[in-house]
Amino acid sequence: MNLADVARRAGVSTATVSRVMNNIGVVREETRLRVTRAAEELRYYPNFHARALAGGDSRMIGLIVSNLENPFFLDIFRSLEAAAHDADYEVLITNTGYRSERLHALVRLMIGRRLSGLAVVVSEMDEALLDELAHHELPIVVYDVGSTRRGLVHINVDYRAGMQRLVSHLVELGHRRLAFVGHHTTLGPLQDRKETFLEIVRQFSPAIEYRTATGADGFSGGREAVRAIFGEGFQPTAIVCVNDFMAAGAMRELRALNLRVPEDVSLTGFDDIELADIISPPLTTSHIPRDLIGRLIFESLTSTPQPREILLTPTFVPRGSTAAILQPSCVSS
Amino acid sequence: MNLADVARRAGVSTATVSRVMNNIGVVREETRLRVTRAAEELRYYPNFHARALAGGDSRMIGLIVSNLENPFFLDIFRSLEAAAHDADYEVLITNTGYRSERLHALVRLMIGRRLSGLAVVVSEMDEALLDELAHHELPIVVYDVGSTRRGLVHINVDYRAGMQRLVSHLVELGHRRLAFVGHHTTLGPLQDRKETFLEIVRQFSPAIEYRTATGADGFSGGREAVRAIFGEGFQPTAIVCVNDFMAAGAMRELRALNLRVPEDVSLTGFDDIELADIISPPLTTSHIPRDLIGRLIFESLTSTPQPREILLTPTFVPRGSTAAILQPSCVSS
DNA sequence: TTGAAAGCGCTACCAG
DNA sequence: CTGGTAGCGCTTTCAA
Repeated sequence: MNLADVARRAGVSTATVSRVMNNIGVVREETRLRVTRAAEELRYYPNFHARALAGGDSRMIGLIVSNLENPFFLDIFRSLEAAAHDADYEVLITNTGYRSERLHALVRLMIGRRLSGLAVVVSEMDEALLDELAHHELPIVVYDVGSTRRGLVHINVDYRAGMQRLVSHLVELGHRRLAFVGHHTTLGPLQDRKETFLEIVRQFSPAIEYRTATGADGFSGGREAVRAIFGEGFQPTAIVCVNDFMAAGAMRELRALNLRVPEDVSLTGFDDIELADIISPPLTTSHIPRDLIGRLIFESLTSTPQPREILLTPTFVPRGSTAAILQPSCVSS
Repeated sequence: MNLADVARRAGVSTATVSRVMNNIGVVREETRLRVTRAAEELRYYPNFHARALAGGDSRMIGLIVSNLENPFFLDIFRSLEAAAHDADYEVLITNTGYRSERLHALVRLMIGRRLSGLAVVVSEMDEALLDELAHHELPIVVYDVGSTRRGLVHINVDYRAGMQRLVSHLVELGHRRLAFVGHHTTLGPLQDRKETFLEIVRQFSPAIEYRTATGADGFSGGREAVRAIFGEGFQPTAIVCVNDFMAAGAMRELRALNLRVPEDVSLTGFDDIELADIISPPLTTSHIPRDLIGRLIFESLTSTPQPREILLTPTFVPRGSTAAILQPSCVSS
């Protein structure tokens, strides 16, 4: 069931069928009708591979993310997809699960597909792969990746600023025993959040005590990290989480430990995903503009020339999960 | 940068390069080495489209879902992907957003890709499309779709049973004023949940009062539906939600209305997504085995012959969001 | 063990 | 306005 079959049935050439199928060039109305009818009768579906092979442009944009379950990535996908559809592109989304070998395989697969553009929004990028990407003619944009490369568009977020705001918020509320809940992933700018936390907190040392713990990106990772912190006897009055997704798990575990948020422990996240405002209490966090990111990705991929590097600033979003520390004097009195 | 380039550089024919790239046939070790080296030096990436065109099988499975944001669908994807990867398949996931025209476009796109199999896990399927799907040689499995078709594998869940369990649970707890929060989507078996709710509740009529409301699948849809119910002056003591995702939003709105769960209002969901046990209080729900579904999809798509229709039964999962009704006498005394 | 060449289904260009 | 046809890059016989 191919172009030739349709052509034969309609009594025209394959060239004409191609014109009709693509709404390209001029075709007499009657001929067009005959062709469309033949195509329908034969239940003809154009072969995408042949089309891409012959034509060149696949009008597809690839998106590689670390963790589809984390709504943060999904939000970027949605925004990118919306922009893409408006311009008659499709977007192909894939997921590495933070596994480096998957990332390599997916990059290979994506490039093999001859896409119109590729967006890599992952935390596990390594320098070698970055070099390799930079060597391609295919337009590529990377999010949240350390060192810049010519030929690549970089979109980054100023995590330091966001983190700083969050931690000073807690310090101002009187918190002196803090904990940080991070990713297992130790690569790339995700570490920025942790390192910024450590930097600030150490400035106040030894007035401020702190601990860190890690878990997989997800609810259960957040829970485990919190369990680890309290399991070792440390009793923070505030916990800073690397993102909202893990913070939701952390909050759940605090409840399991019979600790109230924010009365006993304050909690912060990062990203400002929709869930942050659904859980109870709603999460104090730092907003990253995913909508904007998705749109910027699309623009960078399709229009040229583009800026080499884009830096976005997160916004502080105070909600109910943080509160001033209850002075021991108040409690014991 | 293609096969011919590599062949030239390695001083062999394209046929040999092809053999090396696919680990197929016999090639002298020395030749193989020369070819792989040439491919690396040239940063050669095989063109997927050409390969699919020439070879036939793309070793790709397509998955079309209604709403990627709903973790229910994502869980199926993960499970399907795991099974697929084990057998060296990739899975292509796409999202309709409950829009029927997107579904049609995506089916077209998927079939045009000459996939090895297609899974359609949507609620907005219509009979015409179902007929069309049934006419393809491509293996297809559909989830949660009403009338069966020969040539298609159907995977269904006994929603009636799940719903019945949930509602009788509430009735046994003494609830007599119930509300149902459903989808905008009125198509297909999602209605099963609502209709089953209505059936049961009407059996008790007029002892039991009820109302229904709808919203989009998501947190905000759940919130709006709850707002609508109370906005009209109806004061249910229990709310049954079509799924957990919306139930999480519903719970959030109840809190905004200063109603406690479960003390003032009991709440149930459906699906048993991970989030159901993260929100506070954790959600009483009905478990649908997504892991099993993903695996069944893969098996149905790749092995043959398969059963025509598979029916799964959900499991009742009682948690903290439901409780016995507080008798007015108790409250006022 | 390797090479030559015939497609796979479609687009795009050049004629008519 | 329509047809003929040369590729696109790869796999796969069939010979050598």
